[in-house]
Amino acid sequence: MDRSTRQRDAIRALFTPKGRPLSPKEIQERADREAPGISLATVYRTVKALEELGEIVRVELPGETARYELAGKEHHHHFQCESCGRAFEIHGCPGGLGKLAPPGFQVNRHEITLFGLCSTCARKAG
Amino acid sequence: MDRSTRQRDAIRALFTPKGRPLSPKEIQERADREAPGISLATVYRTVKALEELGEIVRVELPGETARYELAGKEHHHHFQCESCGRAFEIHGCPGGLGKLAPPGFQVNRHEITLFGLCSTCARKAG
DNA sequence: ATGGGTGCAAATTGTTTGCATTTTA
DNA sequence: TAAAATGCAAACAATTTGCACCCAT
Repeated sequence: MDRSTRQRDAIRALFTPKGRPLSPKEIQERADREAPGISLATVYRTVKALEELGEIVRVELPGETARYELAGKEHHHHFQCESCGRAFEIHGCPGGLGKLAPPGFQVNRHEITLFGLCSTCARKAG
Repeated sequence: MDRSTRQRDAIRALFTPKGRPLSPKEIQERADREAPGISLATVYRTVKALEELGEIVRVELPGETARYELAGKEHHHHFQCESCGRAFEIHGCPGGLGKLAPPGFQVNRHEITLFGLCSTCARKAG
C-alpha cells in the first residue's frame, strides 16, 4: 500500500461510532502511529476531504478549536472537560429550544455544551 | 477628560443591560466614534481589564470569536445569526441539563446556542 | 513524463506583547 | 520628569495555501 493511502486510512480509522470528537492535533498524534511523519498540512487536507465526502463532520465547541467526529450519528451534544480538555459525546436533548428565540427569529439548529470534569478527572480531583 | 479615560469610557459605555454580545472588532468600530483612532490593542487591553474588574464577561459561541457583554445579567443563552453574524441574547433555559452527562461526570456549567436567522435577516430572506 | 499527494514554509486571522513614544499628573 | 497608557509592529497559535518534490502509473 502506498504512503498516501496509508495516511488517509490511518486518519479515517480514528473515526468510530464510539469515538470522541478529535482535534487536528489529536488526529495527527494518533495517525502518526500508523503513518509516522504525517504532517499537519496533510491532516488538515485529509480531514477536509473526508468532511466533503460526508464521512466526518466538524464539531465546534465554545472557545475550542474545531473537532471532528464520524458523520451520521443521531442528534447529540457534547461535554467538554475543563481539566484534560477532551470532548465527549452526550446523548439526549431537552428539545423545544426553538421556543426560546425571540419573535421573528428563525431557528435552524442548536448546540448544547456541558462543561465540567470528565469521570477520570473528577476521580483524581476527589 | 484625558484620552485614556475617554477611550475606556467609550468602551465601557458599549455594554448595557439591553446590548448584545460584541466582538473586539465591533467594540473598536463603535468606540472609535467617541474616541477616534483607538487601536485594537487598546480595545483588547481595556476589555481584559474590564473583565478582570468584573464589569463584563466573555461569551464564547461555537465557531465564533469571543464576544463580551455586561456582567451580572441573569442566566441566559445566545442566538447566532448565520446571515449577518450578530449574536443576540435569549432568555429562558430548559434546565436539568446536568442529567444528560454520563455517570461520574461533574457538570459545572452549560452553554446553549441557537443558530438561524435574526428577525432582520429572516424578513429580508422572505 | 504526468498527475496526484506530500512536506515545508509563507500567508491569514485573531489575539497578545515588547517597546518607544505620548500623555498626564 | 516619572508613571501610566497608547500605537505599532513583532510574536503567537490555528488553519490554509503556494510550490517544489516524490512516488506510482
